[in-house]
Amino acid sequence: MDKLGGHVAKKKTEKVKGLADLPDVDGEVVLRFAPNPSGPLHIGHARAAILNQEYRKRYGGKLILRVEDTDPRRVDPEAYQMIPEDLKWMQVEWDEEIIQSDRMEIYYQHAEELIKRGGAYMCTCPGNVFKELKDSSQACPHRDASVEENLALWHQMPETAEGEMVLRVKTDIQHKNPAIRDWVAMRVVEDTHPRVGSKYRVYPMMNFSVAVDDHLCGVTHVLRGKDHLANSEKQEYLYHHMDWEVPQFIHYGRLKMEDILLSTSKARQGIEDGTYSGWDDPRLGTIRAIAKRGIQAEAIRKLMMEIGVKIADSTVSWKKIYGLNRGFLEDKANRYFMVANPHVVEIEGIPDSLKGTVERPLHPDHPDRGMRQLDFEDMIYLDRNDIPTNPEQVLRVMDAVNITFQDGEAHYHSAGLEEARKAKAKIVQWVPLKGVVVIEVVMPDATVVTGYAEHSISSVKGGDVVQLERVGFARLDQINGHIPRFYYAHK
RNA sequence: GCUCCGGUAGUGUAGUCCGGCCAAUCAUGUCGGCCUUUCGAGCCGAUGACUCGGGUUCGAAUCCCGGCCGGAGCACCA
Repeated sequence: MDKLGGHVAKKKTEKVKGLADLPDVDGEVVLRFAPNPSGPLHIGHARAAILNQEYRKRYGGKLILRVEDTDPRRVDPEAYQMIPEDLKWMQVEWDEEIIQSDRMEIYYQHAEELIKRGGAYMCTCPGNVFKELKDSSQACPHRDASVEENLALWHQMPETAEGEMVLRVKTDIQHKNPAIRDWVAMRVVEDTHPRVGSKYRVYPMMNFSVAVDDHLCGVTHVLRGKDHLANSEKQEYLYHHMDWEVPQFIHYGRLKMEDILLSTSKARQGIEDGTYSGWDDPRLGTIRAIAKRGIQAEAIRKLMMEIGVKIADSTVSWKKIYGLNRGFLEDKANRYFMVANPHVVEIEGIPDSLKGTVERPLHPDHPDRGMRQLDFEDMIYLDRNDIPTNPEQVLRVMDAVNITFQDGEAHYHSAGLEEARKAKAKIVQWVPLKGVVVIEVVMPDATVVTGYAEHSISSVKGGDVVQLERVGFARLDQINGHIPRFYYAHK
């Protein structure tokens, strides 16, 4: 320890390296991840989900998964399954799960309580009329209605048509930000809800249900995007009306991804019109698309930890993700030979002693994983792009022989690695004719490359990521008939 | 237009609250070298930033004012 002692430098607040601490932690923290079930999760959701879980891990407490389906028009019934699947892939665990459409009675009770407290009023102004009043800081005539009048209208509301009346939370009609003034808490939606059918007509607005649930669930810290900045402020009025303690709101900036589609609605449209093959099309930014491409959950987690929670926007590049991912894949992925542009080559003059079985390790750093065998004979497949045009240029066929090309004819040059080194030979992978396996590799732009791979690639299991030597990392997705289909990750 | 917020190397971050230890951290990218029977990994090195202008101060990335640039919100969506 510090033998010199006496060094009592006054330190600023001790900081943990990496993710910043949560403000005002008093014992256990309660967090929630609250997606709208309009589709599967995408990389933007990953940030909220992972950060919430990391904080839960750091402080103890719990993480609640809350499905926010209070707009019947924005619910994709399949999302109720897709969301948990995506979370599981990310290794995000939650302690409780609630679905807002199960809690309609709770929202009704609190709405009524809010009316009784004089914190909200029933408003029958047409939307545009109210907007005009609001924009000029004028209260609408309904704002001063008595609790009894409001209650009467509230009870009548379920029988009214969409748009006839709403419940508004009183904020400050003079608030300098017009967006904050007297926001809507409840409205009528006539559409059938994919989950609860036509049982209800009156639905809470997000700001209302979120605040009620956050309070009821004892949420202490709310992590949300900065697009919710005004919503946080709106919700604070509700907390005050109800005499509830306001949780800590933490806002993070926008996450931009280079050349990838993050919008769920645009992705859905593209799927419907056939532009994309599905939610896991490699061009999409969904979790399932990323997973399919062999990006590891750990890489996404590390990325989100690095980005953290600051409110400034950040741009994530694929290079960044690939760099992180390579770190996890390097150790995991076994090596195989594949040529993308197969070209049969007959090598003249190979001494018989050099023909036969060639062995290469499945992983150069893990000899314990065993060896793959390749039959080396006169004829092999090389990638067309590797074949030199210059007759002086020596090519080393990995772990086999050195060759040269003259007028498209391959000739034996020498055997050893030393000669190859001396000749500054390019060392390339190859595939034996015997037992060749045709594979498909789906590229990030969704184009499909058909290539030939060595026969031992057929022992790779679905879901495993391999490294196609000199080509890059790829994940075996499934075996389509007899053709294994891989998804290319990156170099 | 109105309201609010932000701006540290190519990118992502630390530092900003509580000014000096910051000629500014780490990662990734890029470039170069070594090594390696992969264009992967590893090792070594290089590169490169406090948005601008004023002010306060002995001293400013850090505090104040203004400009510029960027973003979010302005719904009976979440």
